[in-house]
Amino acid sequence: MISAARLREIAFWSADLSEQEFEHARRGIVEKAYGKGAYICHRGDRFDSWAGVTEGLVKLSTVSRNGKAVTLAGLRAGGWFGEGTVLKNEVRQYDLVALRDTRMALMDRSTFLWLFENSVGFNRFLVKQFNERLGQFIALVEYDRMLDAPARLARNIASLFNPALYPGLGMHLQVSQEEIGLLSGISRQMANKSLQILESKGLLRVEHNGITVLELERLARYGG
DNA sequence: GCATTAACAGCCG
DNA sequence: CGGCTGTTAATGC
Repeated sequence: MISAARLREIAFWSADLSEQEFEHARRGIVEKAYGKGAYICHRGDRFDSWAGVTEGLVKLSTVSRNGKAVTLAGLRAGGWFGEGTVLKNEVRQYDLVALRDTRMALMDRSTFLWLFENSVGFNRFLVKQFNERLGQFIALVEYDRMLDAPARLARNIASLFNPALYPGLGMHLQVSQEEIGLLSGISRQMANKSLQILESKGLLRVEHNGITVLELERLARYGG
């Protein structure tokens, strides 16, 4: 169980809960730390929690039939995921990797289901979340073949700044070029070049161990 | 050829 | 000093 203040801090959706719902959520959540490079879960594992990243950076990836690693999504602090798997009571369809030292908030399945059954606010949040993710995965379809490295990088970064998934977090993100490369499925060197290209177009600003997005809309559409 | 890995100097915190 | 960045050279598909 975590404190009320902590829940407010790590879960933007908690603002939409009633007092009773909030209390229920609080009692069903624990926080856990993962070291850099650690697997939070493997594909095929049972991982019966709905999860939020409270600190760090997480990669959701899987391996295609021909053995190629594919990143499905990157998640930064503030992001929540796994609602589909928990609702369906399935094993995970992908690997979860901590790209740096990371902390996760884990909500147990029964608490999640209780909120799903009882909270209108929580369901509004879930629908919005499903909607945004659907958009992300539709973009993934064209992503693989049709886009070059800078465009893939641009879309990956844009998804980390999705205002529905990460409300109120601002336009700056502390992230290394290597981490962005890992999320985008390209090398650090390519990430470096791609970032410079995007910066030259005025879409973002490259900083030491970080980026600031200047034109989110254009970034999300870059190359498409 | 193009992207990836390797290697390294310079810079930043 | 340790980690990140920007570049070049070698290597691989």
